[in-house]
Amino acid sequence: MTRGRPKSFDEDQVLTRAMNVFWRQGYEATSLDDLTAHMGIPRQSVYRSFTDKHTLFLKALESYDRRVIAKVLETLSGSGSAITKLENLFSLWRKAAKSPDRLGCMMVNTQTQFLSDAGQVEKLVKESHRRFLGTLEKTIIQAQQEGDVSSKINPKQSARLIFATSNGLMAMSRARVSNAFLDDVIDSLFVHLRTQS
Amino acid sequence: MTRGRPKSFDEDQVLTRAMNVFWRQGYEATSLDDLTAHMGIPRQSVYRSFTDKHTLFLKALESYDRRVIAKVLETLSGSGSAITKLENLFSLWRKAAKSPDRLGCMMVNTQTQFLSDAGQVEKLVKESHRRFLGTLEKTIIQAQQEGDVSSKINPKQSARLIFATSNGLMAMSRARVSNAFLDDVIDSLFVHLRTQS
DNA sequence: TAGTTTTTAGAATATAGCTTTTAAAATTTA
DNA sequence: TAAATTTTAAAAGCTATATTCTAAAAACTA
Repeated sequence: MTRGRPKSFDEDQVLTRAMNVFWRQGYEATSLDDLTAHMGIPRQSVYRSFTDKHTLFLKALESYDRRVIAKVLETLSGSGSAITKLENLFSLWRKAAKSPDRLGCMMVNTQTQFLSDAGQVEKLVKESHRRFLGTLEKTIIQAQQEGDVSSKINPKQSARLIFATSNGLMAMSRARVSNAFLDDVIDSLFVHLRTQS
Repeated sequence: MTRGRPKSFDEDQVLTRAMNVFWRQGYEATSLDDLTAHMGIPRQSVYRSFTDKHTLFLKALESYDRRVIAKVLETLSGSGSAITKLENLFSLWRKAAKSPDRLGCMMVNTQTQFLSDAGQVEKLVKESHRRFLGTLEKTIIQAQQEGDVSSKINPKQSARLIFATSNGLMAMSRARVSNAFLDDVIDSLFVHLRTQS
């Protein structure tokens, strides 16, 4: 069976580039010219590989979940004390929020954007929430078992607070508030976990 | 001096309507047809009264700050104990987040949107932050003086945590998470203020 | 090398969007 | 009523955008 000329680009690599443009500008504000320019491939290749703009966005968001968020969640996996892993997660958020680009979080940005066909996007967002909250809750329970977090804390509720606050942190980062602000918020999350309620 | 035909609509009223469309859909996803339809005035009147789409958005955001956010901040003014006023604020956030529309907060939505000419918008957003955080901090200090909040809490830091978390709450509301989730987050803010750290 | 398939490049299409123009209608003041 | 001015309504202009088409170039398999 003949195969013909192979494509000259790595599909995952150009998808990552598309992800970065959408992350920065959002869906509507990103044109196909923006995309082809940053992806470095001809217009026709975009359509052949990713069907259309909407599908490309969906795949880019998937890629964000699979790459960026998964990497964040890795801080909570593996061995080590749970409280240390949580502190690593907070440090990572701190660094991300204070990075010069101030892109925030693509998932948070997407949540606050209007998408006329929101069905698949909403499903993906909720799935990402579910995974993050579940992992967070499990780690808090582990930290309680290890005696580093008060057993009086409700793990699910605490996970929800921490997650919602991280969402706000990313929204504030995008608004280019001071680093001191972002530090204070993260510091408060540390205190929350360390405090007996 | 002759005056000519007067305009047949109330400028503040149609601006409020424009605000609601932008609030729901964001800047880019809102067309001038959307705007004229919801404002109920002809296209030409939009341009005569509000210059262009970008200026209209800016005035709509101003209107949001002046009407919606100011109303929220009113809960922290007037007489009454500070802790009660804070609880009223939280209740208001709880209700807003759980309202069926799930519009979130227009200011938060705007923060996470890309606006090529972001200068004036960013200025307005930051001014709104400044006012909210200042009021929040003053109220926390008052609550400390009244013995309802531990003096060990840093008022500025606490205001920042509460504000960032409310931003996250609105982002999550927009993502249509469960009411239980939103309740848990607000409950945690109550606990935060009531807890000795 | 020949044949085949795919990629590429650029033009073409069609639509949607923001803004401006034009002329008629409305309503004020004198 | 007459003059002046503003509003309205519809059309036109122009740009930007998403998508498709066409033909040539590239690179694979046999």
